Amino acid sequence: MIPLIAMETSHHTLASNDQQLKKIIRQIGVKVTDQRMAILQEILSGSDHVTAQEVYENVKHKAPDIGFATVYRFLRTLTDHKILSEVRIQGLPARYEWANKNHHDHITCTSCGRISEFENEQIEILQTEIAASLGYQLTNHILELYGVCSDCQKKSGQLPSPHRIIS
Amino acid sequence: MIPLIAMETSHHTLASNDQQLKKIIRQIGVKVTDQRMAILQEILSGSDHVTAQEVYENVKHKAPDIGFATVYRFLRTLTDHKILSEVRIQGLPARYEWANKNHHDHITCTSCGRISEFENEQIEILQTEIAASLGYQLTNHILELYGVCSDCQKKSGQLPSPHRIIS
DNA sequence: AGAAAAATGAGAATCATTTTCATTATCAAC
DNA sequence: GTTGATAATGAAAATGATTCTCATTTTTCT
Repeated sequence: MIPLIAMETSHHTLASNDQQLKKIIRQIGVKVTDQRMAILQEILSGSDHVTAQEVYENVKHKAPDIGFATVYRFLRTLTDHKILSEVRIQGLPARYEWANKNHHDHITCTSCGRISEFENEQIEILQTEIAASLGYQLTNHILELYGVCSDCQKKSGQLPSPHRIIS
Repeated sequence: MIPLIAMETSHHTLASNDQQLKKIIRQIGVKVTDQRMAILQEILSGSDHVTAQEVYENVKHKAPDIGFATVYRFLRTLTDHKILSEVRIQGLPARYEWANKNHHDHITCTSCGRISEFENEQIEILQTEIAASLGYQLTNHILELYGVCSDCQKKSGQLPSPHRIIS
């Protein structure tokens, strides 16, 4: 579980957790609905780097009547308000993660699809310098590395990769 | 015009240019067709970083009967054979460029859409080191910077941006 | 020229995402 | 607590990029 914003009480009951989520929703100036609560709850407790479809399917277990339009809509709202950030890898569906983590980038295993995160200040500095040298004021960047993770390196020579990132 | 592969003759006539293109097509083991010639010609002489739609529209002027399936198909074939490489920026349509250029990355102006290229060996080295430290063997990467170009910085304070990269 | 194999184009299919719009839920004011 | 203006929802249609299907046409080899 990812600490979303600093907890106000030292004991996190389910109720206080709900209050947290409501606070986020109100913060962005929209109404609190069961669907929005469910979506936030899912992203909070589920795994990181989920797609809209994954959120939709997971939430549907708890609230079968939710529509995917609602999920897409709210994920968009959350990214617009910097609560979440979108990670777009190649032409694949967008994945979402909490935006209030430290800045970091991703490395994806081209064999098993596993995603690891890393931070590197040196690279950040270089990027700003490069942008400046071309006359640009840097506002954002995407750095996605692709490689073969240690597990898959060991497995190499066995069956062909089950997943291909780049079709 | 981008030098595609080293010219064999010192004077590039239209005919020898055609021969060049044919050679590329045959190299990848497919038949030479008017459509494929037109597509290659267009990419060779047109601007860099084109989308499949742009290639399709431009080629259609010369060869009105071409279908977009053919364009997409051949662009895919060319990227599969490393003649072209695909640049995917956010969720936008893929753009294509010659793969035999030196490796480089892109910086996109979020205001006017202008794309500049750069190379930085330091960043390449850091990427490999980071990947290794996480147990990955690096095979590929995407580095896309976003910022405001010098022209648009000057223009700031005027009209709102005509283009938005991220809708 | 003739035949086998590959390539084409039109349109349908797909996939992720967004929009539309009629119905339903929320919340601030009574 | 009821009410009502307003926003949110879900179903389905729309969109945009890309891929696939398949009947017809080209290419290339002989």
